[in-house]
Amino acid sequence: MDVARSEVLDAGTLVACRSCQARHGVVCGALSSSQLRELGRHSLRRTVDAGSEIIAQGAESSFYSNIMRGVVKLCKVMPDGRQQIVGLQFAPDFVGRPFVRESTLSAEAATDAEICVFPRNLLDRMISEAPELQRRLHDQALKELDAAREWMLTLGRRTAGEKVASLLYLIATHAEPQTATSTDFELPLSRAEIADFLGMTIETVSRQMTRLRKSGVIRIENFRHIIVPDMDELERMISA
Amino acid sequence: MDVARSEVLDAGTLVACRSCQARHGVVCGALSSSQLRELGRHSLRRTVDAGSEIIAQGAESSFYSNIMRGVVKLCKVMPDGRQQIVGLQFAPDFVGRPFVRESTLSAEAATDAEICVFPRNLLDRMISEAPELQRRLHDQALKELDAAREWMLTLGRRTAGEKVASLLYLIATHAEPQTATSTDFELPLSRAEIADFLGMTIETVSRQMTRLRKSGVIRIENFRHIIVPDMDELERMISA
DNA sequence: CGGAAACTTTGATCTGGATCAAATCGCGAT
DNA sequence: ATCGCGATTTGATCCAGATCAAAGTTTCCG
Repeated sequence: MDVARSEVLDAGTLVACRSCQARHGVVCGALSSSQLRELGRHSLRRTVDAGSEIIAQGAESSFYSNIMRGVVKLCKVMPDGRQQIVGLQFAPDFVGRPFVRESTLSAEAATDAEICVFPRNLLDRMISEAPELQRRLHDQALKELDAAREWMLTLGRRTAGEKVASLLYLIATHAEPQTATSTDFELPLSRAEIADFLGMTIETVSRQMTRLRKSGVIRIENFRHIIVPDMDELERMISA
Repeated sequence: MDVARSEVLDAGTLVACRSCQARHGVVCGALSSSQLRELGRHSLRRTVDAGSEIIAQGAESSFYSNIMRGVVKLCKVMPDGRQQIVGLQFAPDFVGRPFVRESTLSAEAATDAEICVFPRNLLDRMISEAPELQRRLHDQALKELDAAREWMLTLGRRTAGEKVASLLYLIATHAEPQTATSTDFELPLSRAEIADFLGMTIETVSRQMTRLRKSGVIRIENFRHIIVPDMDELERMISA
């Protein structure tokens, strides 16, 4: 294949991809330039407001997405309304469930977000054609599995205080703007969402947050902005 | 390749594989006959007693296994001894963590079991050579991920009674000898293990089991043998 | 067969986190 | 500015499940 020529031909469609945060992410990083071009032609950038649903639980979904910006929460709800967040995904993660059309969970933007949406059929075909893509998706699935199991430990065996510290630690670790000295970040989740992640109530979440604040492990500005003067100290609150 | 000839050559090594419960499982079902022969040559059947460890948490593991018979539990323990079972695997599941040598959890035989052990290096090579194998392992990983998330909901949001019912339902559903009429099975887990799976204490597990027994949803014979006269009734106890 | 250890059940009490109930804060709209 | 509403914090009380403490059961070994 003539690389220079395809560069020229691609110029129109590739502009968006070239500067894309997910260009070297799980999906796009595994594609040949012609595959990338094809996917680019059929994909669509979409901004989603915080709180709006990307995939509904129980629905058939005909598309996958890449997260370009923002945080997406994966939720399960029971018929009586009890709900549990079962995963958080950050840019440039892939969102979707290969091999199964019906979603067993809902995906919802936790913050204002930007996603790149592309058709399920097309990616499914590419998965079967590109072993490297399969491998990367397999790898992401295994990482999500590790994370899910870590959260099973947190949900089953940690105290309320440890749970909150674990979540703050997780977010501090994944949040995008890693400043050098003291870690500080914008919480992508409301107190209610934190409660739904940790299997507790908003009141308990709030009490544990003020406990951490009063003990000097964190500072809180405007509810959502968290400052962690010493990450080791926060890590110690998890006790594992 | 001459099929007839390879059959003859294989006769010695393939005997074990030919009658194997996992012959069409995740791993072996995806292999060509020559790959199967090679894997067979380097694999080893091993019986493991209930309670003995297959992989230690934090250890480097140089092998994978297939479960031939029995139940394997995946555990995480915290430095202070609290522990959580994060997965149960049944024959003919694959056990191991592709792409990462160090195990973040331990795998232990819950019942007396039989496993087929083979070298990591060899399977890793086959994974990169056989897209179908990658696909099947990817698929198993996604199923385990679905299961882990279902358990996150159980751990975070269900009551003690619902948790026990959920576990009995899971085991009844996966246990091998599915009789036609009333479902009955041998519990692969002790009360202590059930407690470690559900994030509760043995006393609470015991009380919930007797509650289910007294309400007629289950019958218990000899602690470990469970009879479920009506699975729908059990399912209703889960309330989702 | 006896007896001890391990497992399970049952009972009594305690407590961490839930629930119920107000304040308080921040923010957008009038 | 100030009103009003949703989000958060704080306080008071309650309760599901933990903890503490004994009994049974079963198994298995001498």
